[in-house]
Amino acid sequence: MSVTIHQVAAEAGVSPSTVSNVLNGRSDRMLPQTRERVEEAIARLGYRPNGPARQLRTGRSQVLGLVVPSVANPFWGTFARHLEAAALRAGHRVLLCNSERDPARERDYLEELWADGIRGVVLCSSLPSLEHVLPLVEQGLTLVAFDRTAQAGDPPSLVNISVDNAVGAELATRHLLQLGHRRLAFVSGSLRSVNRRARFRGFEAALEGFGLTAEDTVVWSGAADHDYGDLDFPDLGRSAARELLATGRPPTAIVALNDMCALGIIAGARDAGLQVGTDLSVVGFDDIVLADLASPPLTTIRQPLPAMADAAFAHLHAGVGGTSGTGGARSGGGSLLLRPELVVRSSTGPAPRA
Amino acid sequence: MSVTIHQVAAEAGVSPSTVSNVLNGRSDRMLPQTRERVEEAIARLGYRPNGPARQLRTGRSQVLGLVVPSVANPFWGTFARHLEAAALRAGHRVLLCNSERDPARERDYLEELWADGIRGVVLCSSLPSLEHVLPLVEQGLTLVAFDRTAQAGDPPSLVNISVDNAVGAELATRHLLQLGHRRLAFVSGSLRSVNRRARFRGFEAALEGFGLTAEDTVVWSGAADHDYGDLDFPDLGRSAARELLATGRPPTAIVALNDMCALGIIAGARDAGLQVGTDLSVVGFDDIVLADLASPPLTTIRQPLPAMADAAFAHLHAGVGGTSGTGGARSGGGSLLLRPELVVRSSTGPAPRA
DNA sequence: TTGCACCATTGCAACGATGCACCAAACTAG
DNA sequence: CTAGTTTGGTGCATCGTTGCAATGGTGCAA
Repeated sequence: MSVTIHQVAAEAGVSPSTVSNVLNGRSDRMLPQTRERVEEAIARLGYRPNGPARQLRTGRSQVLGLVVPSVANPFWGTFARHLEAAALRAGHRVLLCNSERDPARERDYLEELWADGIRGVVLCSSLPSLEHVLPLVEQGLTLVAFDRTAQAGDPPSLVNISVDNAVGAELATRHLLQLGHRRLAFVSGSLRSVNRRARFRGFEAALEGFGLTAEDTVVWSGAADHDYGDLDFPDLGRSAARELLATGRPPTAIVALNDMCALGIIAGARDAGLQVGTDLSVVGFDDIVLADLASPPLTTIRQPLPAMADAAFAHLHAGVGGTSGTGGARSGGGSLLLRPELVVRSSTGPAPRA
Repeated sequence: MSVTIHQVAAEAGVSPSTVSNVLNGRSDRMLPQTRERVEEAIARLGYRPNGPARQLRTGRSQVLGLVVPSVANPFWGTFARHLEAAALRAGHRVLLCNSERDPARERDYLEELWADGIRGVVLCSSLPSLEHVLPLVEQGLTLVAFDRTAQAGDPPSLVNISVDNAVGAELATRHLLQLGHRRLAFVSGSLRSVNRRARFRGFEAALEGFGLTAEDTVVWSGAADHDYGDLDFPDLGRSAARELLATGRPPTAIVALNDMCALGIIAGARDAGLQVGTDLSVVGFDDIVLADLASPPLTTIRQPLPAMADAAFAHLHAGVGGTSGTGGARSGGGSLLLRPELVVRSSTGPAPRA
């Protein structure tokens, strides 16, 4: 159906081997004119080497995997685009997988990717344990965990890339404290994931710095068992706002798990007739595209996504290119923790006088 | 490195052919006990067939391509997730490509996908002409164009899937007219893409139905030459709002190209001190996740994305499975136009009395 | 003149799975 | 009892590319 290397060889009057040599940059081993003839033939026939055949032979793949909770969440969509851009610069493509935060789907996807010859995957999972994908890493899969920090049980070769969640949450919380707020709430879904826990620690650290105790704060983490999916963050925020604002002693400021959740909180506050930015302050996390389009524009913690995507790709590239021993004992395991940045907009303001 | 079919065969005491037969559902050609032995061996060794080898031999691929302008736009992210879900149900995966609305990138990506053995692609491009990808379609690529309607020069096998943009825009506009608005604006970037044009026609049709002329309307389509990318829609809306509201006779209602643009308009109106929903009405298009989180929640036209994604996958599946003649003369070319739906929220209200 | 090194180029055996054509054994019919 | 058929399973060429080992031709030193 398509043009093969044999047809190119015939057209150029050389052997397939020579064409292969041209294709793989071994053109110093032949006469310049030969190389030219081959290149002309390639152009004339519009030949492109067959990917699967190449991959079968070499074991290398130009495709890398990306497993995210859900691209419908703009945060992950944006990350996906940055990662794709980094991959494209090196001539790679990205295979997209939505895990819906389900460990079984994460594992299934990684296994399929492995069987498809994909040797490098960015896994966006904030689960504390990665044991469900360990067998593949041991077989030689290069794995970069995104939005997650290193844990004791991690395989030695694992690279973690994340923003410093504790620092981010601390920045957010201190911003509120400096504005005079003394009754704060932290809104999150369940605290199972490592980065939610880290953000909570940052929240607590900031409070301690101001001499506040648990008495002055309230933590809202949703219905105990119900687990919120990635598209339910806004609902979560809305419910949280409804419940928190109906209590006898409502908080004057809220630190939200992320921007989607913060937008939900703003909507919930609006439902309750409160003016966000004056009656109630809200800080988000991520700085998604829509954060500064919200009403009021959202004060939030920015994740340096382009730099994070570049780093993720670079590690993948290095890992896949490196020695691929059966033990997966490549060097370079560890964590890369980037510094987040506070972006002040209008959803936060001085604490109202009681 | 990985387990091969030969090892499974050895483990089960049969030939590779028999294992292949089991793998491909030809198990009626063997004793039940043989089949059982093979399946046990597969499970014991954790064998998964090598994708590239399989694909090289059969020409079939389990991967399909998706080319979108940018997954950072939540509309495309959501569509990507729905398409992936449909593909997953049939055991397929999705390779993601961001074209940034650049025809050259569209073509390059399609060529790479084709070389990778991918025979079915959903192309989300609203360019009037698809000539830059025609050669591949002629070679046998099954192409589904999304968010675009049929054009005269289209290849016969091309399937177009889109919402009825004209009807959608007409619904939006009539909603405003029925609320008493008589001075309307249509905000779009350049009108090059077919669906923007269709939306504009729907806008005009509704106006005519109410006996209004071009005198009463104003069209804003950005700086003539500057072309806005997918992430610039909010900026576009904001600029439009700023300019439109500063004129001597500002519109009381605006039909926006899409939700991202509408959110920008809302932000722009807020900058100008206007209350959206009372002073100014705004209608969006798409119904992205964040539409009902906006302040005020956005009245918009909903695209039935899950149904559209299912249809896109179904056509791809049928096309790739069908006869793959060199002429690309498969049956089933044409358009599928789904009906959009008006979702009324709070960004629209009765026209203010002048 | 022979031997050797060097050069551009080519032959060939893989990579792992597939599926057609074939085969041996067991059964059936006449 | 033999010819024909069915059953259960295998051998082998093949998909397109790669890269090592091998080819034969040329130039140079001995």
